[in-house]
Amino acid sequence: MARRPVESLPFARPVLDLARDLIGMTLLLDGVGGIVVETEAYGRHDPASHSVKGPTPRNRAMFGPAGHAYVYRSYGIHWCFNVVGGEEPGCAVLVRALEPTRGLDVMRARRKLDDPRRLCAGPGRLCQALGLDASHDGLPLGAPPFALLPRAATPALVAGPRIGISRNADVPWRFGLAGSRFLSRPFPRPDAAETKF
DNA sequence: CCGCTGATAATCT
DNA sequence: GATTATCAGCGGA
Repeated sequence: MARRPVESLPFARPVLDLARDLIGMTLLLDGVGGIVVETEAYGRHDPASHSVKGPTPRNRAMFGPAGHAYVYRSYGIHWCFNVVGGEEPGCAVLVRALEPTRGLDVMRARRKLDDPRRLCAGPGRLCQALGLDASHDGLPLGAPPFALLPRAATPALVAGPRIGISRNADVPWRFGLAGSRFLSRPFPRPDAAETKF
């Protein structure tokens, strides 16, 4: 018996594994979106996570069911989208960039931008392109308006430190599709510090 | 290509 | 009052 696409991915397991396995999946909102090419993992007791001090009105969805959305406002201006999941409640994966594949014309109009490389290259940018906002906070990702489709094959990944945080900033919990031209920012080379000298 | 800065409001101290 | 899981625009290399 066929299962719904999103159910083929178990969300209640280590959040680092979830962050890696979301790379290559297709995220759609009302049929508009693309391939996930960049993610970041946030743990329950991670000093950089909104959940570190326990449930609050804002992070309520992080402590709700796995496989649902956590959407919050960032810097008073932008929206950021997370996949709730992990080894315990309070974990989530921030989706930082998509390779746009579906509904390009709609996304171009929303972003007032033609260049597909920058259309969904950043957590705030992809929410603007997909029309994601607070009304989607807590919704299940396996039912309309969302769709989260499995990937065809296991892609090659790169990892590095997370972006835009000050606490627990050294752990390499940011993941990307190797060689993708749709990332929010390049990943630092592993030997970058050495080659400066 | 890279780095800097202001915008802007909810959340937290 | 300070911080923030960001971005567009700008200037320089």
